[in-house]
Amino acid sequence: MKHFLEMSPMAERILDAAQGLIQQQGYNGFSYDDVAKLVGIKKPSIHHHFPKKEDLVAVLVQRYTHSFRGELLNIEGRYASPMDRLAAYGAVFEQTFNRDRRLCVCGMLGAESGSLPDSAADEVASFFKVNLDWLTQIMGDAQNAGLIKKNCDAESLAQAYLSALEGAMVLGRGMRTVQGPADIARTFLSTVSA
Amino acid sequence: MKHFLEMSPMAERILDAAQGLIQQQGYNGFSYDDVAKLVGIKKPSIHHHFPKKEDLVAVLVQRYTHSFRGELLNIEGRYASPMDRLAAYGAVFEQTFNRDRRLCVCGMLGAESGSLPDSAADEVASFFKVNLDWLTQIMGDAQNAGLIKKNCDAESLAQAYLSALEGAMVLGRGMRTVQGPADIARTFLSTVSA
DNA sequence: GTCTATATTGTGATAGAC
DNA sequence: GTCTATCACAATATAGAC
Repeated sequence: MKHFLEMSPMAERILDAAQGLIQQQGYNGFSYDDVAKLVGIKKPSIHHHFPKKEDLVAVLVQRYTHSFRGELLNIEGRYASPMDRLAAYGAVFEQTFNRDRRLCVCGMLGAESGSLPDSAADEVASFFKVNLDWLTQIMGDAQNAGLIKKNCDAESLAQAYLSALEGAMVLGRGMRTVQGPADIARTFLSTVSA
Repeated sequence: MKHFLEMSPMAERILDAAQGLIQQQGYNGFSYDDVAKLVGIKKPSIHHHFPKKEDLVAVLVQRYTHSFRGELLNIEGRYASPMDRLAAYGAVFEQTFNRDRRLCVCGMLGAESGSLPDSAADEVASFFKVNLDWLTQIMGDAQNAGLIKKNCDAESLAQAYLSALEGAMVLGRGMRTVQGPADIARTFLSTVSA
């Protein structure tokens, strides 16, 4: 299977379209024909770039995780304080949600995990691990700096924060309100603050 | 459309089967044939009880919300302390998740909201409202009793808690770990405690 | 790389016999 | 209430021409 770093412009456009569809409808809720219509080519042309739907989604999640890693680096470069970093992390989710109330790709696919090809499910698991590792690190930094209470370990706080952000998007969609992850991030961070 | 309180035993069995499928695969991930195989009758017989998939899901979510209301009453009857009630609420999610790592019906359908018939989406929104109203009430009680910090309003805390629980199930499925909402509930409640 | 055409299977849904 | 038979359509996927 091709790597997402050596991909043609058309393959990129296909992934862009498919990603939007997954964020709105889920893995079982979009078809190759939907993608084809969005990018303006015919269905079999999609198969030329990604022979099977399984391939498409696996690469898509790889790319998504990679771009998230970029965001994490970005946050580290822009903010020094652990609390600012945690707030900026929540803002990434808010930004995604504000774009037509899109879900996190892996929030959607994680929920659908039971009807996902293994290759895709593996990539989703990897996404969560990357994010939890990073959050655990920052939560630990915040605790060592005396910014966050120490009555819970950093790993538990990381899981609770990520869970709250993913869940906030689900609630926001399910209730059809404009409210998104930003408020939940604020609430969470203010409750854990020392 | 029929009400879920006046339903035949077979209709109940169909809903039971469909609910399990939704919790594992989502709305777009199960078919009338899947349900038929589970309950041991043929596909058209399902249509006899629920003419359209839209009907089935709307009734299913109504029944789910109703049963959740029962749980809330149960918790109120069993526990007097707001903190105990909040912990018991988290335990309901843990119980669901421990059964084959099933998702909350409305967590799954909320995520899939974009490809849901209106009738179903309305019921999902109603589920979240019922739960948030109740949680807001209990959070307020806890604050008034001095058990929870007052630096966030009760409504925000309710949203954060429910988001964290729904998200915990998504993470648990996506990462293929046994870990579920119980730990997240514990972490959350200990961070908001006064 | 893209297309037309097609194979194959699955899906929601209906008609009508028992 | 349940069944067989069937419809119309959509899905993933492939073959082969241009």
